[in-house]
Amino acid sequence: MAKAIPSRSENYSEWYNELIKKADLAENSAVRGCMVIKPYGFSIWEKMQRALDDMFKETGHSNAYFPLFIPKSYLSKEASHVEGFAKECAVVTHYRLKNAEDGSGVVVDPEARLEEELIVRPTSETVIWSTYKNWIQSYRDLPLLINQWCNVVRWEMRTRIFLRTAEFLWQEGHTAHATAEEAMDETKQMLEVYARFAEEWMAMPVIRGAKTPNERFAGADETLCIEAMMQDGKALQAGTSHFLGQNFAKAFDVRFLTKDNQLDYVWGTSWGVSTRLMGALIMAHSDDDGLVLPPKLAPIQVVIVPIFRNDEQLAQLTDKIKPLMQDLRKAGISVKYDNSDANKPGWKFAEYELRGVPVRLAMGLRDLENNTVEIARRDLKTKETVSFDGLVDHIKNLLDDIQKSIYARALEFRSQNTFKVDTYREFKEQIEKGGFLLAHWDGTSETEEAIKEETKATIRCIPLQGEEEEGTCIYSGKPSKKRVVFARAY
RNA sequence: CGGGGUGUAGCGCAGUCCGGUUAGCGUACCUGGUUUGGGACCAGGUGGUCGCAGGUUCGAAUCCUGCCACCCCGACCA
Repeated sequence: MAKAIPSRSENYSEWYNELIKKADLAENSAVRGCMVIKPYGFSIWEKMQRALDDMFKETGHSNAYFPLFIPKSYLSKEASHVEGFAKECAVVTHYRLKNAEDGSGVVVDPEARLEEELIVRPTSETVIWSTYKNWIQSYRDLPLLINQWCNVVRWEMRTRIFLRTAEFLWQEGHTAHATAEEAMDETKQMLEVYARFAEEWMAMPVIRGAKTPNERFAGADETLCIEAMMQDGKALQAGTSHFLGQNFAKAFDVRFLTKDNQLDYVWGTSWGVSTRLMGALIMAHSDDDGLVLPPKLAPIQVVIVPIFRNDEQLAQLTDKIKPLMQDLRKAGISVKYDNSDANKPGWKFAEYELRGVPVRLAMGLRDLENNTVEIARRDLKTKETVSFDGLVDHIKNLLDDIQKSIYARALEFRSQNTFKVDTYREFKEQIEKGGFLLAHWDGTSETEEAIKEETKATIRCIPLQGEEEEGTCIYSGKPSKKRVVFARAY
């Protein structure tokens, strides 16, 4: 069999890039750092959107839309926020083109300079809070629970398709609350939504944690995150939820009257996940034969490949398969029947494996005689011949099993690659091999920076569920009460 | 933004050092036939501004200059 993509062990990043191309997920565009998401890739993103959006609605949020352009002056209102984003903002300076005098094409019309330059949103806190100022007067207007699905632009130096692109798609939730406690509860609640989505839909185990001040979102008092481990042992931040305190309320003067008629600033949160999740999904499960998708997010859950010699045989098979397809669809299973004669069965098998279709049925005349079908699962690459009767239930169970099984496999991989280390020497040795290192840290930025400088590992998070444990910092020897998660990260 | 590499048909590549007929191979695609339970075979055919823009030359994929894109490694970041 011809090898479609490089293996993970040969060259992990090339494997990742080739997989994305060959599985028809996305491609690079004419603009540096921007990607074209192809129909197959986009339909996975749509499934993610649907699941997340339902969860946002269940927790009381509504969708809205805020503009792409932000007046430059807005960005300078919250000091640490500007500092965090200033270096990666795209700026609109003109609003008109004209034909070049020498006929060489169009040029920017120098006459058409904008009074105030516009920033292409890197995130929408500033426009949204300037709007919330008008929406919020009293405690009766709170909580305000809004989400938007949109694109944002961050002018990154070095891009990688899905993981870090100059333009990406995401959702950003922005909420306002009467009390700090309520805002903090919201921050935690949305982190839990993300964690549940990652585990139940993406079949990707995550660590829930808090960021250190160094790694925190610019403008937040606290950033919570979910961190996942990729198959090369590197960490990937898959979602963040921020407690904004009153920072943006103060910057944009968003105040409300309390029940006892006092004027107070509101408390804010923001939270987001992006098309980066596509990268996470790919790197969490896929193998050297291509994509491996969890059934819950697979655009096609079952593909049926007929094996035939002529039109008459195909017609016979189709007669048998059509009712099966109807039954599968009735059971809520998405199914594709590939009856084209452009390619041989073997070609189709390889192609659907590349695209990560969880279950494949193959059916030929032999099966027709025996009332059987060959059923293959993508994750384990095993196949068996089963009876045609009761097939829908069998497939239903199989899909559930695949969903659970790839989660279990990812969890197993993570525990195999998570290590408690107690000395800096051990730390430096282990970090070269990848994985998560659980180590004591003295809580200072200096230590964090020094370790990053020397080992390229960062503190991914301070785990929320981690148990208290007396120890000493691996770097400074100072006392510590809890282990934190170190790793090299995407 | 620094260091290295690559850009030639949809995809993967040879040719570039040392300039010279009509730019080649594999694959994909089209037509016909034989095939079809793990990426089929035979025959014929379509498809190229050789990344872009200048320059040198009788002549440029090949030499020179500038630019662009992508990949790998750094700095920065989700």
